[in-house]
Amino acid sequence: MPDTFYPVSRLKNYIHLGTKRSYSKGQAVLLPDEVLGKMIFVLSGRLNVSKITDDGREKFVYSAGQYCFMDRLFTFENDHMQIVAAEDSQVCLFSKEQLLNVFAQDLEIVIDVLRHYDSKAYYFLNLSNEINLYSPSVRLLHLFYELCQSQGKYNNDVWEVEIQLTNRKISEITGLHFVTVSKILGSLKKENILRKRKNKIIIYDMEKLKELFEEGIPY
DNA sequence: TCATTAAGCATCT
DNA sequence: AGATGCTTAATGA
Repeated sequence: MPDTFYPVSRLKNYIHLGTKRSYSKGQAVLLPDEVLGKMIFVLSGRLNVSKITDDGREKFVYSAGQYCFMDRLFTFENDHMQIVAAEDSQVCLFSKEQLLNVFAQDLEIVIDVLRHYDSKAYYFLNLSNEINLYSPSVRLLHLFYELCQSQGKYNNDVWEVEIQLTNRKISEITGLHFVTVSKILGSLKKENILRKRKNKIIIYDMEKLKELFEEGIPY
């Protein structure tokens, strides 16, 4: 899941060394091409990181929950990244100097920061692999499969994954259109393979789900 | 295969 | 009542 990645909770002990800011839902934390020169650390709430494409469309990249950080210390040319508060959120900004100060007090944080970067890099490496290997609709099935593997619970003959996931979110992650996501979910429901509820995903037929990886899915 | 658009329904706040 | 989310259908690339 492109969500928070490895949370650097240790950093919360040093927020007095940074600058606290609050954002209300919908407010922009970082405008496209804005030069901030600071690291953004999420204390509470949730921020959405997205990229603005050349033709002006917004492409979701990942969402940042508690203790996630977004590095805006360095700027890349035309990276067109945008960060918007998905909920009322509190963040803490650290400049390079402030960050060095934190590191000087607690070297373990450097390791946590590395781990955070590692999990981010690992996710996007896998994502590019997925995109090369599978079609969008198969990626959708894969997402459900992976979710089940990583956090599914087996009871009463079915697998249950407790997660709040809207169709729109799924479409952002997989790159499918949200209408297409809806249609695939509809056909999966009809085939009694999988069903998505508000707070959880129930998988009735794991074998069939796996089978569909190879064949693709008609909908 | 998948995206786009539009329209209608359901549910939540 | 308005916002948000889901579904279906038509059409086009």
